[in-house]
Amino acid sequence: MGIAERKEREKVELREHILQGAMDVFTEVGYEQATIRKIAQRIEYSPGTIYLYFTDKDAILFELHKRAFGELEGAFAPLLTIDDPVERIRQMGHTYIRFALDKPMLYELMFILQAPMKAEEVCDDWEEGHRSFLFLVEAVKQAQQANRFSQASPEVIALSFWSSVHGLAALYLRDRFKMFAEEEVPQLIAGSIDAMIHCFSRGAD
Amino acid sequence: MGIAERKEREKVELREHILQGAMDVFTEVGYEQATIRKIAQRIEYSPGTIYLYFTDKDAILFELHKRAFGELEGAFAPLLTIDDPVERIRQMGHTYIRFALDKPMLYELMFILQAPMKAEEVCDDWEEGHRSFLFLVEAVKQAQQANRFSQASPEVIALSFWSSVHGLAALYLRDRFKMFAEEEVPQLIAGSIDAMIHCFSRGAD
Amino acid sequence: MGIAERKEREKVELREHILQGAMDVFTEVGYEQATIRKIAQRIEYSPGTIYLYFTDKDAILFELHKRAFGELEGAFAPLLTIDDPVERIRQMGHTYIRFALDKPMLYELMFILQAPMKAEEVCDDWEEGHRSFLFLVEAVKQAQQANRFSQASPEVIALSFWSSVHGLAALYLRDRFKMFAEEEVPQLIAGSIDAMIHCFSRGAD
Amino acid sequence: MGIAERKEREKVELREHILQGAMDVFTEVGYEQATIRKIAQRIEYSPGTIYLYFTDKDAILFELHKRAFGELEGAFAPLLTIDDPVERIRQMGHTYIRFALDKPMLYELMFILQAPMKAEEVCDDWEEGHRSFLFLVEAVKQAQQANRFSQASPEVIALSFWSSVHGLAALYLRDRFKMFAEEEVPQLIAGSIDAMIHCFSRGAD
DNA sequence: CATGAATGAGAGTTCATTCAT
DNA sequence: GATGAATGAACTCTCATTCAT
Repeated sequence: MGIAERKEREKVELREHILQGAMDVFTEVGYEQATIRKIAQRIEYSPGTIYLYFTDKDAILFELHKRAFGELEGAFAPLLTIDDPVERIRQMGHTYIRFALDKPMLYELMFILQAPMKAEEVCDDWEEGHRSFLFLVEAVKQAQQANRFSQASPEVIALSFWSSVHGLAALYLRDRFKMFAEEEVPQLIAGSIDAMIHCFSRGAD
Repeated sequence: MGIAERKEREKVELREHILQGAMDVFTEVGYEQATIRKIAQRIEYSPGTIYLYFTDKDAILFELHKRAFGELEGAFAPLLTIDDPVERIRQMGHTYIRFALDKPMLYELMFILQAPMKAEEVCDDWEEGHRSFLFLVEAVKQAQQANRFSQASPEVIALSFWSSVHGLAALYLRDRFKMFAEEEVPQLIAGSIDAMIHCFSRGAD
Repeated sequence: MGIAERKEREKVELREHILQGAMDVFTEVGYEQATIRKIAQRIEYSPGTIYLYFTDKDAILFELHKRAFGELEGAFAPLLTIDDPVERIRQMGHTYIRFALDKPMLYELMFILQAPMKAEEVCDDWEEGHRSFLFLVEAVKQAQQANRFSQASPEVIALSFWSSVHGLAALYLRDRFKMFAEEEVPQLIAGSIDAMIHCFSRGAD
Repeated sequence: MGIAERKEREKVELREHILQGAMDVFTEVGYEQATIRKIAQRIEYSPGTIYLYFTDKDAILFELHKRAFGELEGAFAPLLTIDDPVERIRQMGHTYIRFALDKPMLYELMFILQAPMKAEEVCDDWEEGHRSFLFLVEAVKQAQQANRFSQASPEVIALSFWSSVHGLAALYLRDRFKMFAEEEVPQLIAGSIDAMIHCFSRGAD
């Protein structure tokens, strides 16, 4: 059934196209100002068409949110080859920040915006977030086992580290770094991550 | 000029009244649902009147944002009596988080929402934020002088600490702590702050 | 306060204007097809303006529904001067039908459409309808007291009479009299009402 | 031509299938909410297919309307065995009402909704309605011949009776019996029908 | 100074219908 | 014959903002 296959493919492609368009619009005008109509206009389809692929605006949002985690995980994958567990965590921090700054709208969707957390799929358990967090906890445990890291609760350490890098990203994305010269910011952020690692990695306690 | 003075005073008072009403509405229904009309209704003036005192909705937002810093500074004031500089920083962290959780709307205005940062007054320099940050830097320097704290750049340490507590607050306020049991969250947050302090305060390096 | 009075008057007038426009649109395109936009267009105001005077579409509907009863009661008023109670009931029937045929949209609003019965004011008690019904019951009782009418339950008789004239009106308005030649219909309707009266008025039983 | 026959048969069957689905949807969600898509979904065909069998939504409506008369006539059939012509008419009234209350959607289609009367087939002559009416007229004539009924024009008597029972059904279905306690309504309706019969059947005049 | 009626633009969403395949 | 993706027009309703008074 060549025809059926092609149709199926086209359907998938249009879905992708919509998501891409939505992402573009989100990026350009922000979530608040992103409307179904703007998305439709951008991909040159009618607003109604979008509703053939997504039940509502939030469904698009949630799909993008889910994919964003895929991308982040993809960015984390190469770090698994780093042997030194402390260095691995350090690189996770830098990778995380780079992701946030390179793909700000994705990052907003994942960790800042309220809307995606209202999706039903996420109401009880936020699978994507949970998975990412456990990934970090695991890395911390390994560093602890290697006796290279603070022996405090690995969850607390992971939370400290995550909240710290998220804080850097969130403050930056929401324009709260005006007290720094713009050119210094990247170094300050990087320095801050390294300071954190340094802090947690000083021998056993 | 008694009359002119009285008029001036009345003008200031109405301005205050609008801000108070806006804050109330804002707190009750959240930023998305806060409309000029609701604010006007609450203070029993017409929508048009509000535009005599503020150029637009964002101007109100910005003003509230500024006030919010006053409140936070007020909450910080008692901490000045704490002699131990490390303990002082630790208490700053806890006070900051408590403020964020007790007055989430104010906190959003100060550190999360985009809108207030679009005000002209803030474009080049974000005075309020800067002042608060310097306050933290100062505390760090004192801890360093007392040889109780990491000797890394005080700006970097302050940034690490701030981003960390902001990260905790922001993740919590935007519902990203679904991976934790709700009753554990406060302890986790507190634990995370203390871990951070512990991390930076361990002797010279 | 001449100005305030004029403004008040203008407000009332626009409200009336909207209701008139709504009635026109209802009459022309029927309730289903009557939209806020069409009403707004007809009176040359913006759709939003209508919402300053009515909370929603149903509120307009309900207001018209209420007024329609006022009109019907006005049409009934002169009948009070008829001494003969049976003749009075007969005239009520004819007046009722005439009202239905002369002002079909009002009649639809009062007795056929579903929407107006969803208004909160009407959910428990449908005051207008109840009042009209009691008016008829009263007339029946007088005819019975004069020993001119069937001695069955006055409520049942009133219901029979009302349902009968409503049936005539409703079948006609919804185009169910195609089995009759159009020119005969008025006579048939009138004949039917008179037959009903004749039927109930034949002495005691 | 076995093939042609089979195709013809299949065509008829699908048509039936659509009508059945439409009736189901119609009954479940009501006229307002019944959409072509819902009908298509229910029978697991595409919306486009429906347009191969019916020119538009109203055509489906009209067809169902026609079928509904078949059902009503089926309900009337057993009454033919009743010998007493007056009792027969009385039972027709009760059967009619029962039909209206048991199958409100069918009843709406037959006697209340505007849409089905717009079909071309019905523009000049409404065959189904006409037939039913004549059936009633015939019954009246028999009652008159037996000297058991008012000798007024049988058409007028039939119209009175029909309009009366329709009025009861229509007022009830459109929620206009709020002035009665809900539990009394069935008795009131039944009483009203009997009163009507009583009224017309009292000897010659 | 203050009003508040009015607007225009736009929001998300739905639907009967069409038409290339 | 059947599909079903796509459309275009429409829906109700909301809001920040303006401006004649």
